Amino acid sequence: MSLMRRSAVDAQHTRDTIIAKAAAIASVDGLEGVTIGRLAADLAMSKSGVLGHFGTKEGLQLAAIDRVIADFRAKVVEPALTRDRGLPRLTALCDHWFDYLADTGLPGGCLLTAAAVEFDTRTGEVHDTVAELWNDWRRLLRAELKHTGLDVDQCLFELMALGPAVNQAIQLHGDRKAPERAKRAARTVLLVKA
Amino acid sequence: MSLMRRSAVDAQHTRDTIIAKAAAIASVDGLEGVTIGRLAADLAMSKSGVLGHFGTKEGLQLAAIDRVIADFRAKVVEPALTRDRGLPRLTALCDHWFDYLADTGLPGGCLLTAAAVEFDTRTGEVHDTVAELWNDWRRLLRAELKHTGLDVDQCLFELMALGPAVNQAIQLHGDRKAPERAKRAARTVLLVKA
DNA sequence: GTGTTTAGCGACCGATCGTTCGGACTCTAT
DNA sequence: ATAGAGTCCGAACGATCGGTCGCTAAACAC
Repeated sequence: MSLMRRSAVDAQHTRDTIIAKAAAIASVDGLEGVTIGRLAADLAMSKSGVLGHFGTKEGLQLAAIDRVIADFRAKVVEPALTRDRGLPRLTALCDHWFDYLADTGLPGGCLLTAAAVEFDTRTGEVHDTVAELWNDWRRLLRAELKHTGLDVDQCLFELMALGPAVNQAIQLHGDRKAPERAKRAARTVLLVKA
Repeated sequence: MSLMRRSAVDAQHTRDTIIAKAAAIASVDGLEGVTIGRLAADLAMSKSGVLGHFGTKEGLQLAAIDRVIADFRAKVVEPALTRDRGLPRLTALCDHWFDYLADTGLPGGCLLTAAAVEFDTRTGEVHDTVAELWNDWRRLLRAELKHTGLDVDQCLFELMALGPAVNQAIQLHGDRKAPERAKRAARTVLLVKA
């Protein structure tokens, strides 16, 4: 049974467009800087037309985050799952991570990295979603590190450090070589310390 | 000549109180989340009474940042300048940095680390001030690294990575051992790679 | 055809935003 | 005592915030 009448395709497309624009704005001005009025103006829509798809601003923020998380998984996590567990998968995860940070498709860099800082000490569903994403990422790296014989906690900390570092080096300092430096650092962590 | 009439001490004290509260709010909700109305309510003042000390909201933000930067310099940079140039000073700078991140005196963690992400892709005086602060910090580390014979750019990247990592580990993941891990990582970067 | 469902609009809501202004008040210098 | 400087308040400004409501128009089922 098709529950959607009036051009379900159009509505989904509109929703996708709103989410894409919201993510783009959020990458520059933060998730709290995403405003219904500004979004409506940019998309030549009415405020109610925008908000109708999400109910509340928080719903819109969550939709934008979910979209970016799916993109992150598709570009970073899934390609690496074809590699053997342990060091091969770890290096693949890190390499894809750093490449993603250098080309997120959003004008303000990585939204997930920014959201981690923006919502780290707040409460609510947005914080919970962001915290869960990063805990998942940590669990993923930790599980692979256990196959290496390395100091799991120490290596996990050092690998987790490289992502934010790449983001800051690119966004704040304009260092386009950051991904290469991070890849080299990751190899030092994973190999030299064995 | 004392330019201030009516209780210069009182006015300065009021200004200090406002800045302290603004920094505390900003550490949790971001510098853009600092609101004149909320500030006035928290301090039992009028909005105009608050804003009168700074002229504009941006002036207030800059005053809060300047305060925190001065605190950072006093707690992190200056104590390390007594150490010999090169490795001794570098390890001291990093150790004080990581300890500072674990105890900033603000409820939401390190405001400078958060501001770097919040304003990295924006324009204006706040961005400029934050970018300058971090460029100064990079220049400081770089100057010391030149005395070590290490790969300056690579080591600089790896050391710069550890600060944001400590902040995220503490604020988002509640890892109170993060400063110790960062100190260990810094020693690996500075010694093993020689 | 008729009826139902729904995307999106336009008008509006109370609250809050940053900012301005005039005045009340307090202190200091003369 | 008087004048000036400066702190702070209270009221108000236009703009914008997130959100609600009733409506129209279009697509569907029948």
